[in-house]
Amino acid sequence: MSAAIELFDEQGYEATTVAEIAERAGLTKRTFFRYFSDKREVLFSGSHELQRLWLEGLAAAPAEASPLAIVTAGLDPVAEMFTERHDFARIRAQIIEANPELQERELIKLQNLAAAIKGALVERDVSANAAILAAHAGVTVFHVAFAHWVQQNDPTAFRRLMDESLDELRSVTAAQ
Amino acid sequence: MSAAIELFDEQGYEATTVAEIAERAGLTKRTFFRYFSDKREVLFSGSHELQRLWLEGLAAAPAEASPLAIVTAGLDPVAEMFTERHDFARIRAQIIEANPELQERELIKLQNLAAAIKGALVERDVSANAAILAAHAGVTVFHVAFAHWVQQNDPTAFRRLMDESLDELRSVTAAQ
DNA sequence: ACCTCCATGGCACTTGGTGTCATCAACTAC
DNA sequence: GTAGTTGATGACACCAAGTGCCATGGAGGT
Repeated sequence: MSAAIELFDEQGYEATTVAEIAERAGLTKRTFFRYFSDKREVLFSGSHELQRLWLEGLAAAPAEASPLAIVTAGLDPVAEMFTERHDFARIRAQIIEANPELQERELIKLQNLAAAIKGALVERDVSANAAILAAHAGVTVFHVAFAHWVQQNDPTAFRRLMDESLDELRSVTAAQ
Repeated sequence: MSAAIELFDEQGYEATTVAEIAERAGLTKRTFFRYFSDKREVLFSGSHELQRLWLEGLAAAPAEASPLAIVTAGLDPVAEMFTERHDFARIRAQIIEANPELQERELIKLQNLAAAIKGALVERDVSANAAILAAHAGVTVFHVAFAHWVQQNDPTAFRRLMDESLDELRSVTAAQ
């Protein structure tokens, strides 16, 4: 994974072959594909951790919280984790921004995250429809805030940016 | 495109090679790639039309409408178009549902759609943040309703399903 | 000293995707 | 009507991602 990010940063994602990544890591291409199901996946091994943290935070929400409040309870541990990895996140975000196929992978990871959150809500007896929409709303808030966060210099701003996104979403969806 | 959908339906997406598609269409593989940038794209040529319709409906929204009302004004022409293509949409949805790489492509098309809607909102002097969130909310509502619509038998239900999603989103994001 | 397991290497193979050149038909100009 | 131009297609070689299969060798257990 380090070898891959170095090479992507040095010479671009497309211009880097899996054989090169494997060579820098002291392995063969065949072994690379035993650890990562494809070339894109090497940038997304952290998504499992993101999901774990979010679900953990979500589980700590009080029983009587609203669906969206349950979802956003996951944002605290997530913000904490990312705050320590601002530099890494920036480099990674730059690589992804330059490559549509990586953006596709990122989007499906967020979709999977939303699906997992939906599942957790349904477990807590939220209706399926409300669960899907609350989960998507939460993930969108995260995604939008994340995009802002990697474009500016304050690593600690993530939590605040998420709250701002959430407020904005609330005001946007408020019925007239 | 017809050749591709036939083959995907008959034997699955992965099991179908581009050479086979081209052969059934009476062309060569090289020519296929002159019309479609990759194998996935053959299922997404309609996304341009979707975006065009949505932006058209959006442009017809009254000047004083709220950001989300502007966005959802695009849903009318979209619902109309899809209502006439329920059978096609079902087959296509089945193929996509069975293949993660097609789901990725679908998600990025929706992301592009959201970006275009955001652009149209910004043109109408909506703030960038509100525009992004309203656009994503609208696209999520569409996506959720679409998934329900292809799973049931009433082609005319699409507009109603979108309204239901929108109401659900409103109630979910309403502050406590 | 032997056995078993498991990670890795090696290698051939398929397929998606691209660069490049040849061909051929439609159309234009004179 | 002949020559030139343009644009779509075919043909072909090539690269890189990804997979199946078997060989090998080291770690650990008996």
